[in-house]
Amino acid sequence: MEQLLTISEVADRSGFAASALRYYEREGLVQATRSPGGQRRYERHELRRLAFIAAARHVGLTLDEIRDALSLLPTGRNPTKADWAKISRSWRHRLDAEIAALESLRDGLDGCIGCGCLSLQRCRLSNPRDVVAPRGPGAVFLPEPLHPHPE
Amino acid sequence: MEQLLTISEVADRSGFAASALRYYEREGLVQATRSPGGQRRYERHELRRLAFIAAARHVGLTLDEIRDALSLLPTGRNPTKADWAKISRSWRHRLDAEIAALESLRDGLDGCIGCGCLSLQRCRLSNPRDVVAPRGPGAVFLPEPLHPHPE
DNA sequence: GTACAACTTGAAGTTAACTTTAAGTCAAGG
DNA sequence: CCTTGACTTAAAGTTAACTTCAAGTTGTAC
Repeated sequence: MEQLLTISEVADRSGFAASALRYYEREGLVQATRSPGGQRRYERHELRRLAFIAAARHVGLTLDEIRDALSLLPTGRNPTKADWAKISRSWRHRLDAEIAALESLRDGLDGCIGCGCLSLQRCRLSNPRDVVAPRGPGAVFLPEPLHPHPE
Repeated sequence: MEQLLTISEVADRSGFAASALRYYEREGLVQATRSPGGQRRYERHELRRLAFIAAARHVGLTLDEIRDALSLLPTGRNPTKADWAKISRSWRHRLDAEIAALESLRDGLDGCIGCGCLSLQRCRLSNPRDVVAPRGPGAVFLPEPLHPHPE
């Protein structure tokens, strides 16, 4: 019993605008079959995909990153727990780093920044994982930012 | 003894491109005095401001938010520990929420998403702080996203 | 069978946060 | 003084992630 959803039903349930759903389809993040007249019809499991996209977008991951992650899921059959776990492994590192950076910023607001060390090289905030060491004076920042941050 | 820095010195030490520094000045995030010939000269404390901007940008805060936060600092005199603490109070809430969301996403990748509950309303990931309750079926997302996420 | 909302497409518009370009001006060494 | 690299501005270009628009088509309720 495959109950198909229209684009406005999916929009309501996922929280995304219909225009965003069409965009995501063009970008290959979600799929939809078509009615005889050519209108989009979504299978229910696309809602889970969209909830995942929303959560990932919310924390700042780009659509490119999300598409890459979703490509680890099987096409055709319904994703299993093991399939989602693959995505977990592919992101855990970055999420851990991002959480550490946020905690540093939060705690730094009471400590590190207050103490004035922000301009120093060894500060936890500007160099939270002691990855970058010898690069001249001044603040040195996180390698591989999770958020796009061109410089 | 006020040692003033040129734009390329500040660029090297802060990690920002010179074009970004000029942009930040137009946007009112940093200030610079001028040489007799009209070139920018930065005071050293601008480096701390820039380190703060970099850390905040890295975790996804917008320049508008950062400018608002920096406006809590005094103009003219050097910011004290108490001044930075004001910024801490203004952001703590959002940073806590963001950290919670990231942890939910990270942990959800091993648990919540794997179990398939992502499409359910009461899921921690789609509703991490039980703030939004009665809004129809389907996934409901975080109020006031930290990252810009138009919908 | 006829309204009318919901849907379709392609193309153009939007916003943030910069970067690039063009055409010139400043600063410092020799 | 002259050269050369660093600097200036204003304006236009860039990218991601969408939204809006225009013009037409579909689905359904009466």
